[in-house]
Amino acid sequence: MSYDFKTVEKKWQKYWEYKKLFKTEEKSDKKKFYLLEMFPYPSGKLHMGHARNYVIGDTLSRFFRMNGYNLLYPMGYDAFGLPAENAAIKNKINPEKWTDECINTMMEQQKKLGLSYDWDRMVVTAKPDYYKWNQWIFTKFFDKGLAYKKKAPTNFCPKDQTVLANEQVIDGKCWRCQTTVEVKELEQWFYKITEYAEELLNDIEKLTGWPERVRIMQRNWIGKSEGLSVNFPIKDSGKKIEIFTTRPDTLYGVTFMTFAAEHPLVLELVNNTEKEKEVKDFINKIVIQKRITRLEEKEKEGIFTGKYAINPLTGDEIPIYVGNFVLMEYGTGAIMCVPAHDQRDFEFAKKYNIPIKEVIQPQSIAQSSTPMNTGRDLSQRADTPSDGRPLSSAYVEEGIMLNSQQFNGINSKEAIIKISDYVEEKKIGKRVVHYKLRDWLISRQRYWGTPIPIIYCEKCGAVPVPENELPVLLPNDVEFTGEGNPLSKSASFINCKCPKCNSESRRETDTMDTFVDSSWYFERYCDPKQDKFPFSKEKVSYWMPVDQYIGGIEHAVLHLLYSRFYTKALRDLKLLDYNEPFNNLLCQGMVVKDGFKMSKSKGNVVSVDEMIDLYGADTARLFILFASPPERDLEWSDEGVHGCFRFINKVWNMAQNIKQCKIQNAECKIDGEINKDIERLRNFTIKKVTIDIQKEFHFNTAIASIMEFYNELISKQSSLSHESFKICIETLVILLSPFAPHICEEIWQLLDHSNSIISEKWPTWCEEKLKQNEITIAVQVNGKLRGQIDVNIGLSEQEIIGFAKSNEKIKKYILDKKIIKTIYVPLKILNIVVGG
RNA sequence: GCCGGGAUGGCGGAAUUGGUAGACGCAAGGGACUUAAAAUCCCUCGCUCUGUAUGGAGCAUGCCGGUUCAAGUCCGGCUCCCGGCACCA
Repeated sequence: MSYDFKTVEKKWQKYWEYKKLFKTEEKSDKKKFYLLEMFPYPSGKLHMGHARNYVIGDTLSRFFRMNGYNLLYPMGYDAFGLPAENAAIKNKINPEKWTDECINTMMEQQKKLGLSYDWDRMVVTAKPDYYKWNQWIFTKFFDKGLAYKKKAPTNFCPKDQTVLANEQVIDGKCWRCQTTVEVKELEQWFYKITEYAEELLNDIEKLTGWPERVRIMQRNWIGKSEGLSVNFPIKDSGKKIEIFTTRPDTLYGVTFMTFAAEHPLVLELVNNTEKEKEVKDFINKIVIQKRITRLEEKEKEGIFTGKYAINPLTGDEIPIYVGNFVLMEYGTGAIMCVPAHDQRDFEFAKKYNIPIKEVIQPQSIAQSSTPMNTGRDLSQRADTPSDGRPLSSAYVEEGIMLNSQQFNGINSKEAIIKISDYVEEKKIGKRVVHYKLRDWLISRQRYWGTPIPIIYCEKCGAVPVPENELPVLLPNDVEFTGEGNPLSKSASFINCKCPKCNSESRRETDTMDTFVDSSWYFERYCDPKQDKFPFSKEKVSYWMPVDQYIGGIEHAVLHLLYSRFYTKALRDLKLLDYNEPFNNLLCQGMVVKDGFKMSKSKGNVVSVDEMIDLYGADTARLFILFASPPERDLEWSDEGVHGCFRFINKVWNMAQNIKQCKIQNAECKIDGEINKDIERLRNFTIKKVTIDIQKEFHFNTAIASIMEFYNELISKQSSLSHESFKICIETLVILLSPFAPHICEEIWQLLDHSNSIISEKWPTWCEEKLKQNEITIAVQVNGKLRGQIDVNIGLSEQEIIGFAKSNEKIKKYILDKKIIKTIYVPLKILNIVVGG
């Protein structure tokens, strides 16, 4: 009789749900464990990437449950977002209805996979009982100055018709639709994530349970650099230019300055000069160029403004340029240029024939050369170095200072400190820190998101909606035409009264970035029905931080950084009292087929539904976990799935044998040698599976060892006592149950157990039983494997060596040779080194 | 360019602190059962040479070198692939 997975899987899914076996216990003496998977956007179709994520999580959840943890394992939906709105435009369906339908089909698919969530805690971010708290938190942030509005150049996606946060621009393109973004000057809402830049950076240290690459990515994204801000006076003008440098040791080597094209001072400088037109044309050219060729490496280009600045340390006059390689967004938008010690400046100087002044020499050259050459000044040209050394590139390493007045002769590293001190002392600049991290732009000009709870009043300005008026609900009198934000055309939504002065006012029509929704959903799971606060402090204090978070690497900066920021900001609002949301993070690899990520356009998509239909959830789960370790990419193979299907069926058939075995093997003794061997293997398998799951989540090797156990069991079947056989099958089924829960429940029942296997305790192993009397030792001669000997573990080293030497296979290699030495690694290997 | 990660049979992947390379699975080949197919079961399976006493010898973990009795694992130098960042002053 073959295994009817369809009936069995449905049966147990119903049973689990009916018995509420996955319900979270609120009060428990057990140790808590919060296991979380990144919740999905409800697109309506579960793809293999989702399935992999959840199967990894679910297997862990079942493992931890059986190991006696009080588990929180929830699921929800990141339900706001563009696809729903686009569907509304296309199919003339309400986005909410569309989303709800998608959630239902997705949930059904998840249930079919046998995932053991506590569905009572489901969080749907698009529901007013959730987004109300988004708004509530926004107003708290607003009160604290963490939410603010400003006019700024934004990343605008022309296809999605909305702005994007910096983190959502990947390679100059929209993260969602891959359209090249444009720069648009707009007044928008921001969250002040930069206020937490330093803490976000420092606390990365503490995230020891995170993959190193994610920590590095976050560190780079925050991009801290410490340096010096210096004011350079402009010649014949009362003005000064502020620049930022991380290399104060090169201050004496400055031979020109360069402004970003967008720098406001540039136009002021050239106004009413003969350079005006030339410079303006240049600026226009590169502003356009910048937008088009954002990614390609451009040749350095610039133009002289006709103006000079004064190096405040040397008094030297230095020309001011406008250049295409200076960023307005970073530092001050103007830089001092030291061609001798910066490769970009070097290239620029060579191109425009600007002097190169060397102020740092490599240690080796500084030592060998005769008394310090101080003649390298503005008259020196790049291609005519004073001491004959060819200058083919900038020297950016540390070295010995020269041409730097009182700092000559010291190490440049030391000079950084001394010159910084000197600059501060002279009050021409000060030490500063810059970050690459920008504030988080949360405004979106779309309908299907959390309305930003702000009212604009002529008299009172931007006023937050008071708590008792929250939530600001999304209106229904809207049309989805695809043009502009529907909210801005909804009269019922826009028109309102000022909460302060009650005069006719206008409501903010921007909605929030959906990453706001996902920045605290994991806290809501701890207290999903709470209606006084986003969540109670008591409950989050019990469950948070998340003990194990599982998700894709694509959120390494986006979601994971925002969530960290939120946690810190909510902590400062006294809503919670921990610093980091996720203790351990597992980033699973992609699911690929024929070498590519599964996608519709590649036509290599394998449907989850179809897999379950064809082979059942247990087989699908087993394959997903068996094919590769979780952090690596998973190469989909239909044949591989079939192999797992075979294994499931083999286990099923073996379990059917149990009754027959009782009659057949009546005379087999439980303490016979074979039973002892199998008992040793049983213990070994428990140990292997337990450690593999727990330590590195290496499900693939855990499953392999279960298969080995099966193979041995089936081959010894006829000589095992009924008791041994039964104990072994029970162990095997328990060990297999986190991976393939349905069939294991069914077999468990078949073995006359009345409880669910879920409530069964995870087995333990006995070290004593792992010991063997006899062991195989590999024997090498001069490091080459020449034979194997079976020895009693009680033998001494000398006895083993003697035994090896008398072995027929070994003999011929050591015959007539002088034994130089022997190396014996206890119970493993013996190496006999011979000479001659 | 910089920063990560990786490279092991035909394939996915295993290999404690350096200690029998290739576990487990897939594919392939051979056989059994069957009218046949599917399913199932049994055997073989890194490469080369040698050979039939069903054994033997050599070579093998991207490449080149080193350390060691012993290297997939450690050290030095490369090559290629994947990911992230990218004029960040």
